[in-house]
Amino acid sequence: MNYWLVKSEPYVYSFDDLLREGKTMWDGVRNYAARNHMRAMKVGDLVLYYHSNEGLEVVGVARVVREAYPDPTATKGDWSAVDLEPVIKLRRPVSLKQIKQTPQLQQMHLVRNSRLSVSPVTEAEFAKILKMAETELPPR
DNA sequence: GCCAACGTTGGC
DNA sequence: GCCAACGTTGGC
Repeated sequence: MNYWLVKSEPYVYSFDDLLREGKTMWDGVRNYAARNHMRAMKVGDLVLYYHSNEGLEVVGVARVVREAYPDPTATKGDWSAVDLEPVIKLRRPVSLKQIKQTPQLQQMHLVRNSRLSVSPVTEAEFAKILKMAETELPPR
């Protein structure tokens, strides 16, 4: 099982939108590094959902329900999409500020100023963020 | 293949 | 609104 983080601008597609719809196609990624991370996702992998531009916080956890397939929104180029469904909304969202103040999270792409929209997260980082969010994963 | 110019992302 | 970081483009 692997862990990831995806960024979304909440006014474009928020975690609440995902909760409302129950499932979404994660498409439109046009960055090779991010695409390659998406291609490494497996069904069941857990994904931290981060609101960029506004909010600037991790707000929820999602799960990969369909592995990489050709992005139907790509008119040219070799791009991929995955499907995600919501797992749980964090009881206390974890802000970028908090993350930056947490020694164990300094290695995250988010902190290291990468603008990657899809990035890997370690199990320890994932667990730490859930703990900071005072949130436990629901039993499957 | 190098690298300057340009565009985009995203925090501040 | 600014601008740093990063990716892409295109001339050479």
